[in-house]
Amino acid sequence: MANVDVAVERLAQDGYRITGPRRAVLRAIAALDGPFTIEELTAAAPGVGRATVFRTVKLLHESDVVCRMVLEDGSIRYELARSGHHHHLICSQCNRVFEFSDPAVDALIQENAVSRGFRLAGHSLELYGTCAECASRAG
Amino acid sequence: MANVDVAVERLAQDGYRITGPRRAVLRAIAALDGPFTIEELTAAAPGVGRATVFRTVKLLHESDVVCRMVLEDGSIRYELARSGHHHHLICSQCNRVFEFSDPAVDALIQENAVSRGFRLAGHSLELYGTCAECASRAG
DNA sequence: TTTATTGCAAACCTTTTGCAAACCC
DNA sequence: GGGTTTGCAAAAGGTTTGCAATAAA
Repeated sequence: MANVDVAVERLAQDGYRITGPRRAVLRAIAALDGPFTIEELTAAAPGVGRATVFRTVKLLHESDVVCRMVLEDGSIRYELARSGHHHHLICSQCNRVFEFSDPAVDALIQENAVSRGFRLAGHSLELYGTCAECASRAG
Repeated sequence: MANVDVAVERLAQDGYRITGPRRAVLRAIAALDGPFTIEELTAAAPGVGRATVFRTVKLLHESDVVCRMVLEDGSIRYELARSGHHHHLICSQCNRVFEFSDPAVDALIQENAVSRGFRLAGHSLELYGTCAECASRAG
């Protein structure tokens, strides 16, 4: 998986060692192919200790290899940050997460921050609702 | 505090009983006058058991009396939902939270959802950065 | 070789739950 | 009076940490 290689390279550049467990976690993330919990990731990376999964995900998050999202119920999920900055559409029915990005939204956000003298470092935007598929199925 | 009365009324309308501990929690929230953690709220409502504070805040959240926000480090804070729907500017330096609302942002968000066949139920937008005061002080 | 990393288990912290007593309506 | 709510203490999650052994550079 190209994603894995890119991530490995980024870690190496940040001065981290490329270890077996870290490779395994990255491969598991790529294989999961979507948002995951630590729980799921641990299950998908057999042989890697739970603590190491936590440590690796924290490290990947700090290196911007994965991003974190908060679901409506407050639970945390992570996801491979494949497409740079983006936002999430989270379906409350099927729990799938769709990404989107919109420069116009980002610009407006920036504008709001600046007009209040706020120096913006980042932002998170999560939309909750029902995806097209679930909406058509459930009414 | 008028806010307390409004909240009491909302709870009563939802069929909940207005008890001493619930009043005490609401008074504490009003007194804190800003975002708070469960920890802080428990300290501000002496005599009320921790479990009751948790239960009351959950209930207030479901009744839209308080709203929840997630800080950049993943920690949770609550806040009296005084001004209807709004977003947050969270200062990473002093941890203060500023509210703002912008119909243009909301409209764009709605548009993004609709154009993807998504039925929007809600959204959360948090901006992280440095507030004007901290920026001028720290450079 | 040297230092970072791992795994395990224990510690931690936050939140939830069971249940008898207390309380509101 | 009768169903809710409370407080306590215990349990349950989820995450972090100490440390000796291991592996990367």
